[in-house]
Amino acid sequence: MPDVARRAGVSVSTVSRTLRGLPTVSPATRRKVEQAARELSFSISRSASSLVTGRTGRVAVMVPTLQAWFMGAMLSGLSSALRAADLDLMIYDVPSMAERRRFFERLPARRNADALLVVSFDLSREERGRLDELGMPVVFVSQQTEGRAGVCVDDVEGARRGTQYLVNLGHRRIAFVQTDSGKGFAFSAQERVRGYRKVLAEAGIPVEEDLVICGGIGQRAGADAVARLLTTPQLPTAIFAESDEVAMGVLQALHISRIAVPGTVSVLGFDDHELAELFDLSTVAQSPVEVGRTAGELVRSVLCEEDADDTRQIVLPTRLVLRGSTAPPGTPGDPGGTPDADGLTLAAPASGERPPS
Amino acid sequence: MPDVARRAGVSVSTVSRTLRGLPTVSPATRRKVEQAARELSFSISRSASSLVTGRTGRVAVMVPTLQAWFMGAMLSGLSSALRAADLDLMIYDVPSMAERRRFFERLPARRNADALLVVSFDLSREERGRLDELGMPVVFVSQQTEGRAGVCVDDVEGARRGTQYLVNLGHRRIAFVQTDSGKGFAFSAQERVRGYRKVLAEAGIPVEEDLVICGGIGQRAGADAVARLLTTPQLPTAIFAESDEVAMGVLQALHISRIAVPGTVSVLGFDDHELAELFDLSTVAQSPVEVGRTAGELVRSVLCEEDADDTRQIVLPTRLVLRGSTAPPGTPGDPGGTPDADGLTLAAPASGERPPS
DNA sequence: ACCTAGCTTGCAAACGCTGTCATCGCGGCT
DNA sequence: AGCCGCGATGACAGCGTTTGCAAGCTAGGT
Repeated sequence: MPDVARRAGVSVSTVSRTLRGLPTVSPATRRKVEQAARELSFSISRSASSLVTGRTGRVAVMVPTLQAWFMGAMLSGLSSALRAADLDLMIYDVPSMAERRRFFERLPARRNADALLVVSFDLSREERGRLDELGMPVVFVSQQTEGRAGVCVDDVEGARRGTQYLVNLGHRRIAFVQTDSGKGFAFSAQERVRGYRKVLAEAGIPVEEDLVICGGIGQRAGADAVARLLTTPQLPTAIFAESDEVAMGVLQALHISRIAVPGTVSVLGFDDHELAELFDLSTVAQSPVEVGRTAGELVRSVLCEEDADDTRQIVLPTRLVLRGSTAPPGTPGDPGGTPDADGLTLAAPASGERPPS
Repeated sequence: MPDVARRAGVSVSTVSRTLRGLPTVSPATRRKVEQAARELSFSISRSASSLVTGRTGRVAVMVPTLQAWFMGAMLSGLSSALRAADLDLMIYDVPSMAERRRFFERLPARRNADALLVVSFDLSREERGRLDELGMPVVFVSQQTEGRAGVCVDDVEGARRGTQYLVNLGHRRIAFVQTDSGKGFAFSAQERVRGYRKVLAEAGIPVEEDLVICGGIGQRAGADAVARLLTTPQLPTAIFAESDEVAMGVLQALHISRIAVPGTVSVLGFDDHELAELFDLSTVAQSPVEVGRTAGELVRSVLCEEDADDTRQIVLPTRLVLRGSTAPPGTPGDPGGTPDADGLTLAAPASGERPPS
């Protein structure tokens, strides 16, 4: 910065003011400084400025994994919102319990970011306590926490609608398949079962616990669940999978056993994964990109607007996407006219359906 | 830090030394300081220390998208390697050309990270020049650049082996399907066509340019390509897709037209996407997690070992994964015994096949 | 001609840490 | 006893910014 000042023939203060866009710089000076900065391709040291301002210009996000469709899309939306606010994005990937302990013990984000986003963790009381001691704004994503700022999808309502849809189609024996996400992760799965149970209760359908299946991860959970269902006296007429990934596993397993979808069993997913269309899978759609974008904007408002409400909870809606994997129970053959009862009818893509990213 | 010093009854220098684990601190003092730090739950300001040491403890990575299977897995491996080296990860998502210009103009990573990883960009001469001016180590991922440190997968060799495999099965008319990744992205696609062309040349098979198809993005590219192929006088007997995602689009389109896979057309993918197994798709496997991990270690060595070779190029191998979507041309029905010729036979998952993450 | 207000600019003191140098005490050597 | 060396500690000068304060300049009013 002294170099730029020398080259522009002004003081460092003026350079600083110019570069930060303060209004107290004359147009002529501004031009000189900007040109000098460009010629030296100067870029400011955030370390130095944060030392004095106390703000780092960085936002940290803690995620349980990076290898998931949801995370990629969410981070994409988040990064775009943060970029607009001129904030950098730092990622703390905390894939295991050991890493997690380490994270909460050392709190590495402590003075290295202006805010922390916590995504899809089901935190213990102690962990939440540590975050409070952190002394920086924390925003929760994909998990609702009383009185804390957060953004999430309305999982309960989504699961409700999905279940209600199946009930309205005439289904009475509806299985719900969850992944065994393990201790402390994927909070939203629990919300989704809740929505499922609510609708059944309202409709006066007793919840058969044999039909609420939990186990395995990803597609495997779906396949395993079908295996389990096939060992019970009576197959359900519909399977609601916690996520599209699980639903794909379900479809795969049903296909292997030559069980017609939706002829014998309807399958409903949750997410609207980019491949759901390929599987012609009906699903409850959410938009993780939107979740990320919203979280980014919430962070910005918490950081920049002093009067911001630090405990705002934003709940994003879901919408039901109807495809070919669901039908009233006992529907024979394929309503579409193609004699394909193997549950993997692949429809031509309906264009223009994706949310803008 | 002065607070800690006061509480421990020592000077700030001693606190600094203790906290950095320097050996010139007596055990007694060390204990006192550590306890004081714990009681105040003190954590050091990297801004301040980087200001004097010149090192930020951060690595920046520039990616063209976050919504891709490859990126998620690569970043996962990268973050794990960086965590081991006690380096933080910063992400610059540069999804559009406008963002890209902005990135190269401002070089925001400039003094805010110790090194920059550039992933899957096909840079212009000017852009490369800007990176040189950057004055920090740059490591290229998924793109080979003469004389620059980099990690990538052996795309040419992978495509070679894949093509050779198809040739060895007896195929002579082999289509290659690429995505229209646009200017400046996804360098590896070009390498893959190169491998394909090489093998055909060596085998004395003339490359029919009608069979090298480029257009669309993701699965769409695959679907569009099939549509195009179906309008030519003679269908190829095999389709080699640039990526599994494209291959899934290909499978979908073939399925719609009721063209048997591998009966009429064999389909080979590239990547070993987590869903490839579900589609029973033969594919040339790469391990993006490994790519990321290796890149992370390369960065660490460049940063920490003074004698490190800054221009090391690491090329990771691929391996062919055989599943049910490929067979010799004209293979009737389904060799597995199930009368399923629709190209979407879903095999039971072969367990224990994934590379460790 | 003088005063004042308002706009620009420069000076210098932080910010929290690291690293160099000096200091101190202590044991072993001559 | 005196000297040397070494391990442990403290004092202090930066590192590159921001920011409050003071100073300079210009223009407009009296």
